[in-house]
Amino acid sequence: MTGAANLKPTESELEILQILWKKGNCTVRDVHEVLEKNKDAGYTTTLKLMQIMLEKGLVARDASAKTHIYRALVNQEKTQQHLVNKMIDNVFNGSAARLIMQALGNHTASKDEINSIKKYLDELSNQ
Amino acid sequence: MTGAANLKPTESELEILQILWKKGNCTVRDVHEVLEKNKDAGYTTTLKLMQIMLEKGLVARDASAKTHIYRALVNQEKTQQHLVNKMIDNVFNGSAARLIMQALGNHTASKDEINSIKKYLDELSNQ
DNA sequence: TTGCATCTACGAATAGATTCGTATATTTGA
DNA sequence: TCAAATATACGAATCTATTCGTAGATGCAA
Repeated sequence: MTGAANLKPTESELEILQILWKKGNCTVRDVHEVLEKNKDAGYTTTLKLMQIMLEKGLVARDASAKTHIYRALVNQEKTQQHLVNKMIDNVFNGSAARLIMQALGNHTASKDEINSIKKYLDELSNQ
Repeated sequence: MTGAANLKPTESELEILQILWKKGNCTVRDVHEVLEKNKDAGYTTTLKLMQIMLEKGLVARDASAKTHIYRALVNQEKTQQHLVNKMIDNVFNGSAARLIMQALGNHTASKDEINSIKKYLDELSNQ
């Protein structure tokens, strides 16, 4: 039971996980200051969210000092993996190829990006 | 206001849209029978969901007969586009390439799929 | 025609996510 | 030392999604 559920964070939780994945250890205030740039919510909202994430096992914290230090407990790539899979099934009827086309058509990829994807495809073909 | 919101259906709504996109015009029962295969919910649950989707403008219906006929109002590709974009931003920090790698690494793509993706990439490169 | 099957409408319960106010504790600087 | 700033804890309001029960209308078959 401790696993599958943790890979399906809510949107708000994902925003917080992004920050923790990127910056590593953070206080609530650290996280809140980043969030504030894009949305406006109160400090206690961020705090509450992170407390809930603690209960769910999405994060851990060091509570030895007054100001607690949080870190992500769930793996970034596994979480991404899980979410992409879900999207392929729910949105693209199981076709990874169709998802990829959409992703490419939309987010105009740079030549470097395209080349690195090609390289990756070649590796897949040669296996 | 009539647009962006409609591209962000909930999970249940997406399941129903998938069916409507695939089959075209459907009664509630048509949709319900497909849904029943994978989940178990009552008929009136499906009905209610589709009524809500009507209010939101996700679907339209012909109510001239006793049994109403529904069809999708939102465009499949635009919806997919929107959801992929959101995932690239929220989950992959804006990198389409990283999403694609995950999609490929995971859902073992067939050789045909890989080839069609390569072809697509070549077309992108030559523009 | 009459009763059964099927349909829609709609209110309401439930569950989860999100938000915030308030109480309380701790630190720190004047 | 003491007041202001800053933290956490926690209950509760709100909002949205999902589910279902029940009532009432309609069509159809015997």
